[in-house]
Amino acid sequence: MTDIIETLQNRGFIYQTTHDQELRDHLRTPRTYYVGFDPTADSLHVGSLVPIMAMAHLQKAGHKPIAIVGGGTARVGDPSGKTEMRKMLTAEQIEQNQAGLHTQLSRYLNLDGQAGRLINNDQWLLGLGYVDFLREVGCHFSINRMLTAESVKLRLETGLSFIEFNYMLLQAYDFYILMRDYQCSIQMGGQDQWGNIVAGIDLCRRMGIEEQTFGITFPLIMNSNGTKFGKSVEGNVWLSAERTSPLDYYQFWRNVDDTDVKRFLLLFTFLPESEIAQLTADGANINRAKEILGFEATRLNHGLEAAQQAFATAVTRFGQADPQGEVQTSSAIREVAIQKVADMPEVAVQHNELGEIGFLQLLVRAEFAASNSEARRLIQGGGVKMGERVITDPQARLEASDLAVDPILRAGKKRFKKVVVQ
RNA sequence: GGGGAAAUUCCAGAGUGGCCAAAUGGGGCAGACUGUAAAUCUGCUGUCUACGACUUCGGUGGUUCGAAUCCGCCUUUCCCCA
Repeated sequence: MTDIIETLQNRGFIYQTTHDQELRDHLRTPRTYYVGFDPTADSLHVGSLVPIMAMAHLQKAGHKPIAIVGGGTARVGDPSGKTEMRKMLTAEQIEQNQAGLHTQLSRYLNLDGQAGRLINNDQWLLGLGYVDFLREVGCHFSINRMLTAESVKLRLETGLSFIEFNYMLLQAYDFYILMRDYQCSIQMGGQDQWGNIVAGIDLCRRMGIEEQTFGITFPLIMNSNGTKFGKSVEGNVWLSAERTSPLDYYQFWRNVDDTDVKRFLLLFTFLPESEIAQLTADGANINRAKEILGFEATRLNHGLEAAQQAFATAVTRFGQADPQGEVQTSSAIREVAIQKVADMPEVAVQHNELGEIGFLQLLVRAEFAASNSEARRLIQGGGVKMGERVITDPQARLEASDLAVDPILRAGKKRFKKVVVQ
């Protein structure tokens, strides 16, 4: 078995680990590991992709993933990495969200119950009696130590409620149960989870688990210009196609900073390290590398067909970085037949609206502007085009002649929709 | 339990009776330059049937010709003392 830690490290997944050498030895035989996901929304976003991809790598290497969807802990709310208390969710909301998360995780991981599984920590957290919990678990925690944890210290500035303060105990308890009942010996999470993970390892030992347990944290992914990762024109980039269309998803990856391409290819695709090194060796193929990043990331999340369509659509709009296919890659992007699959987002108008409907209204309908005022500003700023014609007059209406040649409505350079008459 | 302070437009944060749709910064959007990149420069950034009108400054009720600004009550948050 190859050293999977080595692979993860080379690809940029590892921020910290406990017991580095022992962990490597530990992973020479098949093990079970887990990551917790908060069901605070019905979809994950690209920020969660780091743990998901890490889990997928480990599963490929023969280990067994457990995804904990924190039904129990979501009712409490993890204070780590947040500056404010999170709003509480109702049981129904959490349940709905869990279903969504399961579908999305299943695209990257085999969670059939054998090779891997999804577990809700409701089953052991909700039945806990307060007094019993305090006696069994609470007595192993030192307030003095908890107060020194980075995640807690940060919150002492702004305030921390008791319920949030307890989050660490619950997560540690999760780890203990998973180790005890599922032989899950490794917990992974974002770097802000370090304190919680270490607390879990400690608890396992104090509760009498003989075997060593381990922790791995992932780095917080930032864009290289220091801004938050995972934002686009439309806001958060989600994994669900309803919230972020495959085309927008592709565009998000296609538009990352030059300096982020290599790092993101390593983290968010399964292309071999050597190939990624070649692709990004000099700046010459940077745009092809971005196309491949977009294509591969979209393929993983939305499937091959959606990736082909997204790529083809983008190409018909913006052109192609490597039309001759000169750049070597193992990606299936090589086989995309552009003409056939292009898939244009559309905005519909009725027959009788031609010559009637103003561009202000059309822009709002296409969701390029949230209000008439915003649409007006967009036009006044010179950002609206119908075909090749720049719209300058906010009063202008959509005429039948506009649709004859090039029926594409554009807002800025990157947003476009085809106007179709119904 | 007692005392003090604060709540402003996406965020941070000015404004303390009319000149306030509300400074400044960040973010966002658009334009120029480019490579669907970055950096830089410029404009915009409450809503509308738009050179005018309307609604915003935690909630509510007052004072006033006129309030984000003054007063009462309520809610929330923070700080100090116990």
